Amino acid sequence: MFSKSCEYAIKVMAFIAFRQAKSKELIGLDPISEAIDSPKAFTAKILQQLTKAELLKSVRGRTGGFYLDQNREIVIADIVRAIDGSKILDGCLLGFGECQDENPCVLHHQIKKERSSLKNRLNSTDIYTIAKRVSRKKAYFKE
Amino acid sequence: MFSKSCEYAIKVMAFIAFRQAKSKELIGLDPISEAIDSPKAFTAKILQQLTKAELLKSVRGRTGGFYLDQNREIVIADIVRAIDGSKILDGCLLGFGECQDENPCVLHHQIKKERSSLKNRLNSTDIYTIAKRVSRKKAYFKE
DNA sequence: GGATTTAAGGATATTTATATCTTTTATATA
DNA sequence: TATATAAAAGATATAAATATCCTTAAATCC
Ligand code: FES
Ligand code: FES
Repeated sequence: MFSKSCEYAIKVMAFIAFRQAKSKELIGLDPISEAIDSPKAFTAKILQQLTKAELLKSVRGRTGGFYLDQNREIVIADIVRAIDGSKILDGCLLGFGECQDENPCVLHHQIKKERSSLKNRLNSTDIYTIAKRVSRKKAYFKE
Repeated sequence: MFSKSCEYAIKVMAFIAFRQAKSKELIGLDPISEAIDSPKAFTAKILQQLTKAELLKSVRGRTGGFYLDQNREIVIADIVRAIDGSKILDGCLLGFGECQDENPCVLHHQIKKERSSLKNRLNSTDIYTIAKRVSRKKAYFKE
């Protein structure tokens, strides 16, 4: 469903939210990719994308690293849109440009409701909620 | 969500079901790829896969073509499994091998219900139901 | 100021998905 | 039996996603 990049991105954001709940220190690439079990160089690129999309802040140099702007609420859908684009949430499942009720594809009517509730869920789940579940050992970053 | 191959496959199956409701004649590659607006050579490969997976029957030679075994009910999930594999329906969204309640990923709890109802829907929608919608001009194969 | 650390940026490599082309095999019909 | 037709099978080609590597820029520490 999501691209590999997007999978990593969701884990990255959830992990940083989780870590910042405990300590305000910046977090570097190494501990991040270690924690979510992702290839380091590739994860660096994703961190870059997230920073460019302003979902994440970064500081260069010796004591540098990544952190979240605590004031801002970030939901899963924000991350998905930043990495995979909006097509995955709003586009037609069978490749028609946009998913809409006029000129619907053969799957449209069948999965419309289910898709919409999935989308709503991604739009309403923020990363701090997820971070709390991790703290309570109800969710994990790697197998 | 689905691969391009899978998108075409769903359309192929729905189209053949639709055509067979009107006439029992075999249908060839050309009218199929024309109807669903897909690249011909690539569509041939998908038809091959569907035939190997026994979702579709084929006849070679002069009056050859493709047809469906009318006795058998085929649901969208069958097609998805044949082309994209079961990972897309049963695997973890964030790349854990399997989606299950022990050792859940950070998205698991959030989207479990929504995903499950989507899966149920794909498991219960058969291609003849879709074909009927097409007949009533409530769904289309191409934009 | 020079050395060290860390993210950003750019270039490249590898793998997978998408797509096409050519040859072979099966079937019907003239 | 020869010919035409259509799917199967195999070989390539192209594009996109995934992944790594190397250099540059910013910040800290000595
Ligand atoms: S038009 Fe295809 S999913 Fe809505
Ligand atoms: S374990 Fe990841 S979606 Fe269920």
